[in-house]
Amino acid sequence: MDTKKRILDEALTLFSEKGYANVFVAEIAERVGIKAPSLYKHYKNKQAIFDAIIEEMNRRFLGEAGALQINGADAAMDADIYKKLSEEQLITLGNNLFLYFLHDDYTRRFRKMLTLEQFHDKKLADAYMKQYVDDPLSYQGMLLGLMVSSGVLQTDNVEIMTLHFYAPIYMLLTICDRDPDREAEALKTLEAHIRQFNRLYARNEEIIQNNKKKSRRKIK
Amino acid sequence: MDTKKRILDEALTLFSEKGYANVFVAEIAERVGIKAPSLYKHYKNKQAIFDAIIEEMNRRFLGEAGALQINGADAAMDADIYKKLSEEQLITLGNNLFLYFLHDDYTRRFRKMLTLEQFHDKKLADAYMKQYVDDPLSYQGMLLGLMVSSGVLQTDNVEIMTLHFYAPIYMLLTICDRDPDREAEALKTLEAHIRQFNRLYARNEEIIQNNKKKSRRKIK
DNA sequence: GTCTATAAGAAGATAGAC
DNA sequence: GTCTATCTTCTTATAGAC
Repeated sequence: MDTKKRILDEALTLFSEKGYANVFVAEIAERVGIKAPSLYKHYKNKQAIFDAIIEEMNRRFLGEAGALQINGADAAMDADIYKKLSEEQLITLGNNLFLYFLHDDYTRRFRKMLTLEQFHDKKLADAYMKQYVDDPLSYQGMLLGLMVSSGVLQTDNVEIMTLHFYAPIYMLLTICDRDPDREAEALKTLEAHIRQFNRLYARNEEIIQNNKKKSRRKIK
Repeated sequence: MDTKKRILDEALTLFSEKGYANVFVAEIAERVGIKAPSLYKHYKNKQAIFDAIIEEMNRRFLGEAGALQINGADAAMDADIYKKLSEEQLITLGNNLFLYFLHDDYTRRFRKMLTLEQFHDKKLADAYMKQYVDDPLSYQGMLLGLMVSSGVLQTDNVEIMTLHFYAPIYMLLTICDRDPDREAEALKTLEAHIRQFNRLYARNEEIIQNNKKKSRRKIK
């Protein structure tokens, strides 16, 4: 990796751990293996490093087209999977989702940096919300909506159902960001959450049986 | 209010808005209406101000004996209320709870400060988690458990039920902390959430019907 | 306890050699 | 592009008068 990129990488790591104000230019330089003045040949100043990180984030996040996706890119495929999801599959997907968000190096460092810098700059707060609240809710809502249409789940308010699915995941994520030691506990909770979620929203047996008899009829 | 207390108050406000490192001693002093050097007659240094804030927090939080309480102090009374809660009452309580956390000046500033400084000091991350995750879950779990015992709600996993109740509230709180303009939207979502929560966990059809009838009477 | 003046030091940024 | 040396600015903190 070239120096310019390595600076961004090390800076992101440091910013996510200590916050912008607590990271010194000399510190970033040291990690890259150069002296502070050399760094100014690559970026105009400290703020420019931060701005470049944000710019890269916007590029990546746009590329990902909404976070918390199942397959990362192929929404149509996700939709097909979701339409006929068993409980075990739902759990597996929830797990992968959670673990991706938690462990993916880039995502994790970003989330932590945005958490620390969110009140400095409204744009960062907005980016955080889009990435970790609104986009996930919107995407997951679309997928869960499909499960409702196809009759796997039942509700008259998909939006709230999605909140019930995602809010616990979000909360577990913020727990593990603060204390990585609680990951095992969080994974157990996550599984129990999804099982219970599935039980609460699954169409009950009677209706499913009925539905089989009147198989032509589609219930919204 | 005496100068010593006013320093803490203004410092907390500034720390919660900009983070410790971005607040200058002169800034705190100015808000108090004195010059920076005078401030050192009250506190040894900047860190001592921060420490005093944390100390006060621990005192207050201990005094409150677990956050997200209904009446703030009287758990027994809360328990009695919960045992026979109608849907409308559950909503009112959820609202009060949410609004208290969001608007109480002290609580709000603390939460924001802890959010900004959490990775700076493990103790602060722990304080945040205790106050906004573990204590609320534990306290709400106790109360919802009573509702299960008394037959208002039904579940075989109170812990997850509590997560389903509280995680959306927590998420809405983090949304409004970042963007106060979304409060109205959050309140609507909160109500819909609690209604759906109640429907999902209410004991059975008969009780749901009963609750719906009671709901129409709009009991505060 | 508050002030003015100022010391002490940290951190960002530049100059200029190589 | 990287270095050493240095400048500049900002911020904490102290000294000492009132």
